Amino acid sequence: MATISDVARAAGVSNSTVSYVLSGKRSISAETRRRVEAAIRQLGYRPHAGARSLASRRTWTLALVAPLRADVNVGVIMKFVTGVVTRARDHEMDVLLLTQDDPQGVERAATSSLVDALIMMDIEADDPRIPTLVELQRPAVLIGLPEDTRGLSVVDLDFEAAGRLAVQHLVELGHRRLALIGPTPTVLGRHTSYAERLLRGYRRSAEESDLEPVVEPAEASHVGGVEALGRVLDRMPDLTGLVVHNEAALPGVLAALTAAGRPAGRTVSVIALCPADVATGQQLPLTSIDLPAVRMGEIAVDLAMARIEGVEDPEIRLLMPRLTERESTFRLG
Amino acid sequence: MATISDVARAAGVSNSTVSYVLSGKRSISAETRRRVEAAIRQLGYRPHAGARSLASRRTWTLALVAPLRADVNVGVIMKFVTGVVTRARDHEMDVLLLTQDDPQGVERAATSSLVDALIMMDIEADDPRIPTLVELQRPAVLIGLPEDTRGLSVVDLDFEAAGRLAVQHLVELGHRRLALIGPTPTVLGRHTSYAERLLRGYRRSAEESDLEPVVEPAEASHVGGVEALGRVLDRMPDLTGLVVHNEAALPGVLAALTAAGRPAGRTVSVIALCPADVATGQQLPLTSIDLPAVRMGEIAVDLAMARIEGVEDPEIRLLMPRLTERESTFRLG
DNA sequence: ATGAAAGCGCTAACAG
DNA sequence: CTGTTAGCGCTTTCAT
Repeated sequence: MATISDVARAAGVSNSTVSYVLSGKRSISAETRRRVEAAIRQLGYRPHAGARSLASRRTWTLALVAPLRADVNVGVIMKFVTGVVTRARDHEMDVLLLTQDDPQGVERAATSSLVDALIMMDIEADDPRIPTLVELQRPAVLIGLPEDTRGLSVVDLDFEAAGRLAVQHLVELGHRRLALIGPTPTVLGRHTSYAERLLRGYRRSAEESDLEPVVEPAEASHVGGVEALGRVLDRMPDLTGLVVHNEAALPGVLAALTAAGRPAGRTVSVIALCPADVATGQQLPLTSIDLPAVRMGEIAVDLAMARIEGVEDPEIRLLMPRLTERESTFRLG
Repeated sequence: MATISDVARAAGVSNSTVSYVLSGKRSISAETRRRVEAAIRQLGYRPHAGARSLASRRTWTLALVAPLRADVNVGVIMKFVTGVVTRARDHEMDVLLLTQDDPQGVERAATSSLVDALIMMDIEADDPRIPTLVELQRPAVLIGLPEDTRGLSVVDLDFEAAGRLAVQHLVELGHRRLALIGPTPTVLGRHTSYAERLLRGYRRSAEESDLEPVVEPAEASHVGGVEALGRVLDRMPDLTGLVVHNEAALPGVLAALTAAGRPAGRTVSVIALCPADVATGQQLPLTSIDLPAVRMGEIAVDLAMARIEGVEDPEIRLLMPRLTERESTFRLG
């Protein structure tokens, strides 16, 4: 491996000059730059990451704390991760992957100068990891809004607004017998932030319109969807409007609707809360509120970079939910 | 952040002594060790990762090259990743996440001393990334067996044997009208290694038993499964044995079988090739050949560590497929 | 516009 | 069993 000294020698300049053409932190004559760049190319020189981080106190890597358990929505997680990794590369950063069930991992990564900032996903309303995160004194970004952000940056969909939006849209279409099929009991039991906020928005909006707020969790599977719809129809046989926030159960819900002789888009209006490609990938293209997971991952990185570069204050970014009408909703009567 | 010198001073020893109690590379008196460890704890000392890697030429991190596209089986990918990350932690290694669509990424990580070894997933039969990988002169492990391993370590399920095993098992149960519902056309079109080997094993074994080797790809969705089964029944209306290697299409296939009046386990024997929890999580617990994804991720790390420590030669580890009988298969006649 | 040189924090000879 | 010290390869003052 060539070092910076090798390059300097080959180009007939000093080490610092090489360093500066690389960083652009001081002006370099065209001729010198040309020679240095040629030497770099010719020697295949790459700065040694460790040496760089030692001298500059920047690691150029981001830690991503991801839930790799099976009970979360794997597809959505993957989209977050995709957004984070690709946007990190735009900033010339790399991504270190930490898992949630390695609680010391976060501390280790931060205090051993492995990373410049941390991004944490799957945040619970009262997440026990947040105090630890705050103590680390490193830039940190949450994907998911906790009750108390403790001065950390946050990006999330405004799930409460999403719950309201879904109800309002169904009400405007003339529906008054509504239900919500939501995340798994486990997710709810963990007080996962997004789930609680969605439900809150949904319930409040329903109550404001004098509607009975029926909510059923569903296991994250086809069968889970079938069973949840069964329970919903038991409680509310005259159902005409349905909100579903559970990717894995979605196909089951739709199949069960059809099986019950009440196909989506004909006798029941269905609004899904999920990534757009999931909504369009069902048998029937679904009216949906988009969960822009890739975009959220990207924003998380941007927020982290702003904190690293020290210019910006911590920031809470709640994305406005957007509803796209497709074929699963209709005007009643 | 406390440095090693701070610890040394606090414990009244030299820097090297601190370093050696940490690495265990030379013997330390009980008393000294106690004092050093106390100082470390008290100061909350963590070695600076960059300084360490600069001095020791070891980064204690592994690069994981993962496909983050949507068209791969997200669930299985996640299991590989889980296995890799958790096993890496057992070796006190961290994991740097690279994506496949960042082709320079691999080279960058390797040549800038970011990582000690690389693990690459989703290998194609004639994968264009392999020559590049070989040139890097760094330990590398493939999850997936290419045609030419070029001296790299490999872990994979023996998919060819899995194809044979499935056919043999069905034949032993008295089935002679068999079909295979496989991965998506895209995956097949990319000449993904595992897909081709599974098909080869399946076809050869079928031919040896004088059976017509019917193979249908399926899109990775419920509908994809329904449609694929439709095509299979068109070609082979008297089907009694079915092998399915497509997690996402599995529920659709099962539903369509029931809809066609030929429920799995009653008139058609179904063998799934998938992680065990997927097989047991269907309506009917499926007889399956396990895809031990977490385990494969773990083995990949072990192979990488063996190469890093320089003791072992590159190694190809093909896992023997194991079939578990559950309720979707039965003896014919 | 460029160079010299002092670290950054750690490891691993070498010396005892 | 422990200490001294020379780097590892880079960034960044301080000089010029």
